[in-house]
Amino acid sequence: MSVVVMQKEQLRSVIEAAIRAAQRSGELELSTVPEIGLEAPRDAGHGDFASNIALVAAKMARKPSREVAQIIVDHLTLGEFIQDVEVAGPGFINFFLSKQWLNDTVRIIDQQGESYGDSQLGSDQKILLEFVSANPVGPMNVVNARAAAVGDTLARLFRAVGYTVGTEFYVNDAGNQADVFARSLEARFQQLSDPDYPFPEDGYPAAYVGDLALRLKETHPELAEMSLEDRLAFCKRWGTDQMVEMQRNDLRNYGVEFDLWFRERDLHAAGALEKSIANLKKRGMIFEAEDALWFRSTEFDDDKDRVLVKSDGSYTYVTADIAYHQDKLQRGYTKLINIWGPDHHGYIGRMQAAIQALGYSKDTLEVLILQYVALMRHGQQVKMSKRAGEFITMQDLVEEVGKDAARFFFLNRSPESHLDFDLDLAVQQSNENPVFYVQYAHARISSILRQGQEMGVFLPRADQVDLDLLVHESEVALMKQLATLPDEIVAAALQREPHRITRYALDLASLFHSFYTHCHILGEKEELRNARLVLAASVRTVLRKVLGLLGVDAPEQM
RNA sequence: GCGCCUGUAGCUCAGGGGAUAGAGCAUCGGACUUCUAAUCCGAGUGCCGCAGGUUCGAUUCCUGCCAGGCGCACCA
Repeated sequence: MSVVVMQKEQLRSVIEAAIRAAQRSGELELSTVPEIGLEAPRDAGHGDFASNIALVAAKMARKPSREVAQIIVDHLTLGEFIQDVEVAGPGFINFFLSKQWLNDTVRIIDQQGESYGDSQLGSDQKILLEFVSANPVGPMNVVNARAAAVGDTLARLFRAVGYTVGTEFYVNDAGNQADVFARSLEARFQQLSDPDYPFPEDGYPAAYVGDLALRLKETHPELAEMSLEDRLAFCKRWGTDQMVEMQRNDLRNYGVEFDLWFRERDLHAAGALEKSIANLKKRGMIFEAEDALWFRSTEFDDDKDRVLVKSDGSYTYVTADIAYHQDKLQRGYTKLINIWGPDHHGYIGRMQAAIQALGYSKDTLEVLILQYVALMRHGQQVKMSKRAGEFITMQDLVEEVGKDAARFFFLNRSPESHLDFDLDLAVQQSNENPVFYVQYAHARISSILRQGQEMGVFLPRADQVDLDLLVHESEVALMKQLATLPDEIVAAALQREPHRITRYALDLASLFHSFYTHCHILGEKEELRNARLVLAASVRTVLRKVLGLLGVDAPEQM
């Protein structure tokens, strides 16, 4: 349990005791004791924690809220940990605590290191997080990059709160687009020996297909002798494999590695689609109409029923997806989370219908929809056109601004917000660039510790220093921020809001920079110096922790 | 027409049933003989899109409307 939660629990029991005492004395008439709300006020002048209990209880008590607050305060038994209490505003009760809990926080960080903030809340869940899943027919785009950052950090957050997590990239290597891609590659291959060989009308004109054809010619010249059918099949398999490798490599450079790259073609080969259909049929969810086989998804609130087998006998995309999700569940996952782009939101209904049709509850599948990314350069939106080949890929972006800036910028916005990505800002090495701001705080602390060592001053353990010496406003604010990390991690994980962590990192860095300006460390007398060294070190530990969650490097110097 | 997301300071965005609505940037003014000035300190800025409703209290929740972005295939 986090120190913050412990403080709240303690305060809650103190408040509850006061209410009961007031009830016994007849000053407060309440049929039940309402939920006692406690929060850390934004304004430090409002204490460490504030309760709105008097405002909530005022109506039931038939007394003005300020009066209720005063009655509760009069019956409070102040232990050692509460230094002061006040009634404020419309009836808030503000608690000012002794800073023991903040000292405890620093000691805990020293003990736990970068596992500080981890918990075991989610130990009973086994989550499968699927994200990116870009088609293996070309380079990834910037929404894929956003999805990769969000998905990867969510996975790290889930692990931090104790979930068992598997991350997967679903490779759609058996569908229509893979066929179009195979035909494009085959045509480019043939054109190397016969320039007049026709290129498919709907083919991919981009240059990378031609490059790929060149490599194909070098490594597999025997292809020229095969039948068209065999050649296409080879192009499909070999070509998508090449694309997968490229994507895997791009993602690795971006700090994202998946536990599993799941191939759609494996589902087909294993007969999984037929099995899923049979399963649905058994449950009475299938009907035939217009020469096609349909899934009665309207049974589960979908807008319309969906075709699984087209009139030409081929499968639709949903069919493979149903089989894939069934496979996930059969592997023992209790919660499936997919991160999709905004163009797929209309797809949620049919997949949740499928999950229910297979006998699972609707919320077994949770879909997070990301919104679009607009790249901004010189204050103007960068226009992209696939057709004209003007297209900034994920790799282009990472090469231009670096992994750290790209990830941080994507994670610095709530996932459902439309994102303006300022390319000029992302490459700036200045205070305007938030990722540098945070990294600089880490480098500064590292530098202090380094210089300390050079002059023979070593970092003491937290329990060897007098943390009560840390009383400066900026020190106390810093310690409070450190104390909130465990709760922030839990909130970010449970609410799927990784941007809470970038925010936290920025706030922590800001508080550190302020502390740094106001409080010197190495030049101070030994006792104070040591206490501040421990504080600075704990800030560094926490910065490492949060940057690690974000997948951003924590440089020792800049 | 139906659905999803968004609408908060000049700009980019947080926040969220409660106490004077926040941050960064931009603007203006300060701070380096001292551990990295890639920093800090200070100043101004708001019909929280509009209109109703619920509530002791709404910028936050609900409904309707307006505006912007994006979807609505026997494509993926």
